[in-house]
Amino acid sequence: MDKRVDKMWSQTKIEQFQKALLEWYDQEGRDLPWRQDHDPYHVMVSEIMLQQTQVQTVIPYYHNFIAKFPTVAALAAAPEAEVLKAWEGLGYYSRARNLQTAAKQVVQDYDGVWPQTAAELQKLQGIGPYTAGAIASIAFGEPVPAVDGNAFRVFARLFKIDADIAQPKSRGIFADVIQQVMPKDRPGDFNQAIMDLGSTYMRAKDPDPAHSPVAAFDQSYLDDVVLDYPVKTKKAKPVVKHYFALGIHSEAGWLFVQRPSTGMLGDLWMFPLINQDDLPESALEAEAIESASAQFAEESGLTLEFANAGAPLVKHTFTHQQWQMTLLTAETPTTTLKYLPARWVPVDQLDSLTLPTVQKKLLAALGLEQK
DNA sequence: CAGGCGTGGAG
DNA sequence: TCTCCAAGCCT
Repeated sequence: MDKRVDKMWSQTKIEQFQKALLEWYDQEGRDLPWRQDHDPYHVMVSEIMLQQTQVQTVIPYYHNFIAKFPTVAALAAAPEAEVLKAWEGLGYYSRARNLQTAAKQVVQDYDGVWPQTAAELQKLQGIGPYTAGAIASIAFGEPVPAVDGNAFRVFARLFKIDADIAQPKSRGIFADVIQQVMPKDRPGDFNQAIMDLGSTYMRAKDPDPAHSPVAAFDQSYLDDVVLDYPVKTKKAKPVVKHYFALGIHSEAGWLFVQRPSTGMLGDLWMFPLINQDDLPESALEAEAIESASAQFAEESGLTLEFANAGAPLVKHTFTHQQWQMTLLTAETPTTTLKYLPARWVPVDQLDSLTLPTVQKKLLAALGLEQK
């Protein structure tokens, strides 16, 4: 029985809440790079970067990205490889490709004139209900909620809403409440104030509700049950996968292959990987690996060795998977590429490719980290 | 709808 | 070392 909110505030209380929140925001709101103006392009880039990513991580990426792609037209016209390079290390790489697709949509489908409502903005690739609400309210003043993790947490506590925020159907409950309490004349500031509140006094860990500017409106605080909210079911643990990672070297450099556009680390470059869990039980020795590696270079018969005279296990944990990789190396006399997309890359040009963090760990295990 | 999709920081 | 994240979206 996920009940709706049983005690909505009076109009008077709503106005008092708005006043307390916005006066605090005007005084104490964070001065962030993307708050210099309300340019929809700036708002879009920052909001996409901020998805599942902390503010302090985003700031340097944002500066670099805007410097490199100053306008929506510049982003639309850029080579995809440059966009991915600007995203390197930020994670969730489909965001970068979707962001460029959205830029192309604005330029081509809308002739460079931004759609100005959340409903229209949500048609852009990579822009869902939250981001559409954020852009529409901040850049265009549309009175629509922007329901992100902060808004879920803040309003779950304010109203003691016990709907599970991990379930998509809960979004509407929160959106309805927010719609009722947001001021129609400052929707963008209101949504941003909620985010600031959710990252300070009403943060997930170690909150300080007593000193919140809206403490008097916080029912979870008044009832001393703050940490019971929001209600959120837990995610599954990462599945462990075992790989052989092949460091194949020639006079032309190291062999890299580009990952498929769909799925994990799409379009990024890595050493060839062989899924150890797929190999027959009897084939865990170098012979099996060698035969599998032949698909990546013209010449088979490579002699693979455990890197660094051992069996280094490189570990990397993603949201849903943990990779445990045994790093093997081989020297080959040929520089022919049998299957594309693949490239030989000299050590001094490693930074010309977009490499995921897991690949950087493999390079580090070979003593080849850059910078 | 449930599951896939990265990373670095904090406790 | 381990857990849980932090301004979600796509299929």
